[in-house]
Amino acid sequence: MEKIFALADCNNFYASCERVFDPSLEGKPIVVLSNNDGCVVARSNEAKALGIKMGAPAFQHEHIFKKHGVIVFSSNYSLYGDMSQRVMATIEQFSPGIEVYSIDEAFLNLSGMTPETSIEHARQLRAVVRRWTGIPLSIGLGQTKTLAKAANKFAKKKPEHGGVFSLVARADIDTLLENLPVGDIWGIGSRHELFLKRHGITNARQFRDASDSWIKKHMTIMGLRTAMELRGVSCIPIEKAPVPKKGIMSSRSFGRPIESLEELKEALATHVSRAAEKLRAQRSAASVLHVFILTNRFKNEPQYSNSATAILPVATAYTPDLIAHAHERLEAIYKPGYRYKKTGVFLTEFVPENIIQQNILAPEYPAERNREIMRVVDKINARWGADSIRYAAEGVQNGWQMRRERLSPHYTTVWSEIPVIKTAPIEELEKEPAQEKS
DNA sequence: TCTGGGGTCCTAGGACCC
DNA sequence: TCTGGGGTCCTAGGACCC
Repeated sequence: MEKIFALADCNNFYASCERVFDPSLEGKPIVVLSNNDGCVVARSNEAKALGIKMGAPAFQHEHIFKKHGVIVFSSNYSLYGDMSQRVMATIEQFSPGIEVYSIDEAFLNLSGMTPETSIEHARQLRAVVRRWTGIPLSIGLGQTKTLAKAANKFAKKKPEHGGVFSLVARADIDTLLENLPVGDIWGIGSRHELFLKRHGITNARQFRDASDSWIKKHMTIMGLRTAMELRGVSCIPIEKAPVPKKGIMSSRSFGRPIESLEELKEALATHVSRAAEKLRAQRSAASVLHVFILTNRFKNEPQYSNSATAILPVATAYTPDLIAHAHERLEAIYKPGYRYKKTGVFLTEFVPENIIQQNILAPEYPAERNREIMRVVDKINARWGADSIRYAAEGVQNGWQMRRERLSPHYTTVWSEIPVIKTAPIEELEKEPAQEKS
């Protein structure tokens, strides 16, 4: 049976989410910024056309934003996360067994379809996602995941194909791959791109046709796998069930520099709490915890960064214990007199929550009781919203919170911010049709 | 004033064991 | 003169992805 993979990718996802709920943004340049309003992480096509680059620091581009009337948003992750779920649920309904690869991408398994029916399926899927969620998709098809990724690039580059492009069973595959820059191949990053160009390999066809031993020697078996996939040999399967994580990180830059140990402890406790919640969601307990702090490397001022590791006596997902260990480690590395930019925690060395090895040095550890408490806390927060209850160690003032000065409403996740459909007598509506949102 | 926040996998080399 | 060899585990660093 012929394998066919599809990659469905939301166009300019964050920018598109903002547009769904404010159609007046249609046709205008939009950018969405990273946490702390730092870098540009999403751009509408109009913003791309202005030459605004992915990852560009926002403060360096204020003049371009102003000059061209670019509409700027802080990232609204609860909105994007919710919209992502709607898109993925819609795709899953028509193509069961998808792999949700990122917040805005999914791999589909269309094996068994003919090249023609798979294209038709993709077209219909694209239309229904647009109709049900308002989000535009591009879909690429190929005999491997890497080829589906490449096809997706063509779907975006060649709008005349209506957002769907297939590399399956094509006579002109060589020419197409010649037109794909080597750095655009999934799995070839900037370092290998430079290396390959130095050796005269500039496009996907040349890379596909390079010798196995040469690729393996310089790019390990990962590079060879990518080349095989370009040749149509599927090496990377669809992962239907999410693979449990081996490490969980939570960290964030502060909205302003932080000097006091007290505030660092609050911020760190908040990260521990978030990480522990994710840990429990995948039914794991952690046996190792890393803590780190650092100053702002972009500033011309005294720099300090350090990290410390706690080996936990008993693997746990109990937030108060994890906070205590994290605080103890933080106190060991904290030095006064520095302006800190960021702190965070990394949990690792997981075991399943229900087979935790007891430690003879900590025989009284009330594992079952602690798990019960966490279950209740997680349930309350799931029912009544994140942070409905939290630990006092996380602080109340939170002066270190990130900046989000250009946040759009939580259109889909907060009752008071749901868009309102305005009604009025028909004569009034006819008087000023253009201004009102509906 | 202002530069994100997560993750994965592979390899080389050293420590250590018998 | 002759100075083993195979295996495992760990860590640091580098590459990649979104």
